[in-house]
Amino acid sequence: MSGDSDWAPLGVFEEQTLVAVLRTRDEAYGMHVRREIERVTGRELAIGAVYATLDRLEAKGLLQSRRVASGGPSRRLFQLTASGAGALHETRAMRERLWQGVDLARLLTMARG
Amino acid sequence: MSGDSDWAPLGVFEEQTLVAVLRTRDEAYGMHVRREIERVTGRELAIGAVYATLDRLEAKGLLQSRRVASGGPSRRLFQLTASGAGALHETRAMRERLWQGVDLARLLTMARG
DNA sequence: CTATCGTCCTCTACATTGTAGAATTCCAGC
DNA sequence: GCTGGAATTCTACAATGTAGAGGACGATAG
Repeated sequence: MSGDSDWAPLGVFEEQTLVAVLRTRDEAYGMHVRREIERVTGRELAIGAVYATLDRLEAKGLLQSRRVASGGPSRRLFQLTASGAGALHETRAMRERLWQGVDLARLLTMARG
Repeated sequence: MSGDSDWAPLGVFEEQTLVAVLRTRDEAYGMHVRREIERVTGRELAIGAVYATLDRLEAKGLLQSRRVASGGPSRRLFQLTASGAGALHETRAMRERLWQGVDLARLLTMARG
């Protein structure tokens, strides 16, 4: 069965969170990740939602965190692990298969009723 | 805030289901939708999972169903509503924003550890 | 030195989605 | 009328999504 690992597919919010971490790089701590997700999705977000997800992702080994001081309460900086990057990549690949061959123009037309 | 509607984002499985319906068109009844999702995602799927989702999507008005006979128990054929097509389209648009500017080559590199 | 302010994180609780599988209904043909 | 395959319905539970109150930390004004 080749390199076919047994993914639990990432949830939508998990994917958004992982990408936000990837994007913000050295600034990937809770509050900042939240702002980034809000920016991209255009909707407000409770801070608890972000940390809950960040924690779950870390528990699964897709993220890793360390504490750094910064004049104020210490920040918890996150970064992707190799597994995290792999999961993101797989998620993209699967979605590409999902949409392959779908007629987007038709979709648009249908959306107009 | 322009035409910014307040739709709840589609879940991963909801999206897969909607696309499977879109794809299978006139053959979009439960068992067949299931096969289509299995084909695309490469993993097996309990039939109950499919119907539960199909029902929820119909309840939200993203799908619509009608019964048709077919030599055996009648089939429940699904099709996208305009809202359903719109939700799919929005989902794609948001994901595009999400990933815009992300360096995929770097992601791949990270995935290799 | 202590009150208070802004920043950031922790915790708890609950709603929505995701997932499974047993039970049931329906025709067809024997 | 029984049996078998195809299809759906029902019930239950796990995982993810979401919210917000509360607590810890350091800076600094008084």
